[in-house]
Amino acid sequence: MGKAERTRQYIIEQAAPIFNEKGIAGTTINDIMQATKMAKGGLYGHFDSKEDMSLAIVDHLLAKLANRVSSLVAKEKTSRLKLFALLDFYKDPLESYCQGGCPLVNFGVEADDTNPNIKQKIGERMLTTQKYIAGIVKQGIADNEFTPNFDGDTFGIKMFAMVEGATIVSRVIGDASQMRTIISALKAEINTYRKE
Amino acid sequence: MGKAERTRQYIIEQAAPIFNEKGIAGTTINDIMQATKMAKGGLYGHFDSKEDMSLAIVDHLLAKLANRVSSLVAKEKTSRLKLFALLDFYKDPLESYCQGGCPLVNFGVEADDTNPNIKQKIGERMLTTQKYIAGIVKQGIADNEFTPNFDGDTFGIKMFAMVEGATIVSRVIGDASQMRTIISALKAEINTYRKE
DNA sequence: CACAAAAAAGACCATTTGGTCTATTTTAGT
DNA sequence: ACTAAAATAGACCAAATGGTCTTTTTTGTG
Repeated sequence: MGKAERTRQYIIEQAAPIFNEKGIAGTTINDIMQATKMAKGGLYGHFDSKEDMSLAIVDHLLAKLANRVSSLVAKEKTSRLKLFALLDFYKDPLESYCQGGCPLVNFGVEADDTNPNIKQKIGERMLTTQKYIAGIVKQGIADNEFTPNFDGDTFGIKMFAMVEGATIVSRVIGDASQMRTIISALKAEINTYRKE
Repeated sequence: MGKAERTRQYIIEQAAPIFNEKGIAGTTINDIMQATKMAKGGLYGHFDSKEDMSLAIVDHLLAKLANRVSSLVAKEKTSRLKLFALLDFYKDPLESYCQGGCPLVNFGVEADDTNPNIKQKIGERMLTTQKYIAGIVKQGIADNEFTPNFDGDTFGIKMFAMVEGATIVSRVIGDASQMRTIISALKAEINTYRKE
């Protein structure tokens, strides 16, 4: 990794929490200059525009999210525990893996009326996340861990919506207790389909 | 209502969908000038600042939402049907009562890291909405319509999170079908607690 | 209808915005 | 260590931003 690539990565890492917190429209190049302690020329050597930069940051945050989740899930042996691990990952929305909360929510909400590019990216990731959950459920059924009436696709949609909804509520009211309620409810529902 | 008040209301009505779509940071005074066909001086005669204006617009949208919901719910006789009416209100997130989707989500997500004033407003409204749902459930139990094991508080939290989460997903992927799935699931859950 | 008060227009302003360009510094291969 | 190439700084720019102020227009009431 040459210097350029390294610096680019450094900028992305410093800028990501800012974009995630203040949004794309709410973030200025000046903010990024401060955060990176770099001058404008330095920044624009690595990105064509603010737009280009925000794109890179969305990609980075989505990749980071996917890595965290999949490594956490991979640690678990059973489908049930994989789902539990996934849920626990979201346990504290006020102290998530990136300042500002879930980027799927943040960029999804901002982009849906303003940035088709990012909107598409986020949309695709939402769908794959739901399918990922559904896949775990289906694997669980195949492994005789869950009863076959556990509808993975529906559960993926439900679980994702609940967790993202609870993320917003928890962050806005500044209290993670609702998220805990939601996670408990989802775990209870999962246990419902547990075999033997 | 004098001319001033009328004009102020007119501005709010024209500006609301723009703020709701583009966010506060993403909306410029110029946008509002275009939408209202008014000059800057005209606008600033009714609002001290853009901040002041956005505050008024949040209030307006929250009031509008509350009115719609409560009038819709009031039409129904039973608690079960009240809950169904509330759910149906959210049926199509792509064509909601205000362009840009649910303002609780939009302003909640934007404000949570940037605007304590609005954050607080939205947070309070989220809580009262959940309590509102819980109240309907409790009334249903009191009326012998639901079994007493229907936990209204938990359901209020769940239903709100699911609907808001599904709102985001549906808008980002540009398809209301997930919202329909969520609403069906919630209606099924409600029916679970139905008596006789 | 007159006319004072209220409302609106739009020129004006300082600041900030995203972005460019050249001069300078740093890097890395020989 | 030398040097060509790559990376960075920061002055500079035009456009856009939120906001003000005076002039003009509109309003509504005696």
